[in-house]
Amino acid sequence: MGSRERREREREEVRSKILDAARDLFVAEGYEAVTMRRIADKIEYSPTAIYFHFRDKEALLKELCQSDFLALAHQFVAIGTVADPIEKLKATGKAYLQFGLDYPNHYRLMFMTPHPPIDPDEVEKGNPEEDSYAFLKAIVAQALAEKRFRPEYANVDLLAQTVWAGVHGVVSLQIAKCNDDWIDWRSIEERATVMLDVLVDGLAR
Amino acid sequence: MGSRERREREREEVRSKILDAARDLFVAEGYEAVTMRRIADKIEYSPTAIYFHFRDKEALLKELCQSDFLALAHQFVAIGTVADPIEKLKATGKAYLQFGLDYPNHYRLMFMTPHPPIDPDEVEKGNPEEDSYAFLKAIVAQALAEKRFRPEYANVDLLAQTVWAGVHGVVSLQIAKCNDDWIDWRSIEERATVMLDVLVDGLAR
DNA sequence: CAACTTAACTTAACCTCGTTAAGTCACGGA
DNA sequence: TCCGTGACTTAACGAGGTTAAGTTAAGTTG
Repeated sequence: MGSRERREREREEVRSKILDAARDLFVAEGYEAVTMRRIADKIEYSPTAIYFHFRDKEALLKELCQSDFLALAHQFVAIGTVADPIEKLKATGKAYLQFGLDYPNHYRLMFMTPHPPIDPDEVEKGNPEEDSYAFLKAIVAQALAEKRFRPEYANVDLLAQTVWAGVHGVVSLQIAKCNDDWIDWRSIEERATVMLDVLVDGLAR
Repeated sequence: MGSRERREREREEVRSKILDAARDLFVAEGYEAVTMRRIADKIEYSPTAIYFHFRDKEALLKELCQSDFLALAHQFVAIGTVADPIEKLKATGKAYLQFGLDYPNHYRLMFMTPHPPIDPDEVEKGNPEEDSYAFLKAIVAQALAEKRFRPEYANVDLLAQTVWAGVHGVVSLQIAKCNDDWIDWRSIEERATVMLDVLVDGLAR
């Protein structure tokens, strides 16, 4: 008589209400500035209700991060059409940059904040973060197969990590330091373009 | 008759005791994990005594950060002997990397954490952070003067910011993500070397 | 020298926050 | 009808940043 299913559906509904509220607040103000009480207020439940659905504040964060990694991977999918691996690498970098600029608070939690190491149990194949990294690696592998990189750079991980670090450097400095007035920042677009051009073309032959 | 000076000296002594204790704890455990009460315990004062010397916890942090920027600038001084600007740029990058690896908790606060914009009043010329950035810019300017860079990259700030972002990307990913087991990290030395080689040589003609 | 002021604290407390303990209450099944 | 369980709520704890209200010792003034 479907009542069990209805209960489950209702439970799931509250759960995603919590997630949505938390996401909104985290995005707007950052993890530390948001309190469980305000998340609860926003959905008109008591603070303790959240604990019925999530173990603690960090569990909320982790769940959001995971879907953010998925969102990032989705942004990458649109790039699938670019054939040339070098151009594809640059386009991926641009998409990554855009993601960081669109969701700086997410980005901070995903890539700029140390987290306790994850339980190996929870890390399964196909998990969102690895998907994004695997996406990057696939492009690099393709470029390697087509002998587009200089022969001294033949390691997929090394190449992927270098490109990643370069773009991440631009994005994360922007997020952390965009208010430092005494540095004459060039525009973020220019910085990103130069980084990608120099790095990718420098790796290529 | 010197009693005023003695008082001032004593005051300064307590002040730096607080700073030293805070530094030790911050370095060992990170800003958020350290409480005012534990800093106070360590120097055998009451927690409120700290507030007589610093406005709040963040003021402590800010003061420490400022002397850390100075420390970073000091690390750079040792590089002054390298004559070739391209090599000097790489050596500066290596020193920056080393600083980040030696003091990851400092590094996080200095370069990975957004801070409220600083009062223009407090920003005076010769301030430590600008010194480090100015150091970098001076090398870039020297290389530019010697026409060592490709003609399309002629802006000092842009070049400095690109090199900075590259090394920062390597350092900060290391600090934030070194526990992510599913990424097959290449060694930090290798990643840093490739980044600097590709970036600096790529910018050079 | 005695009264007063002030600098440098301390003790007690406030308030916010994450989290938990102990109900409460409606609903579905025996 | 009564029971039990799932989905909450209210109350409270304990930690942490910070503040209010003393306290005390040194220095200053009449």
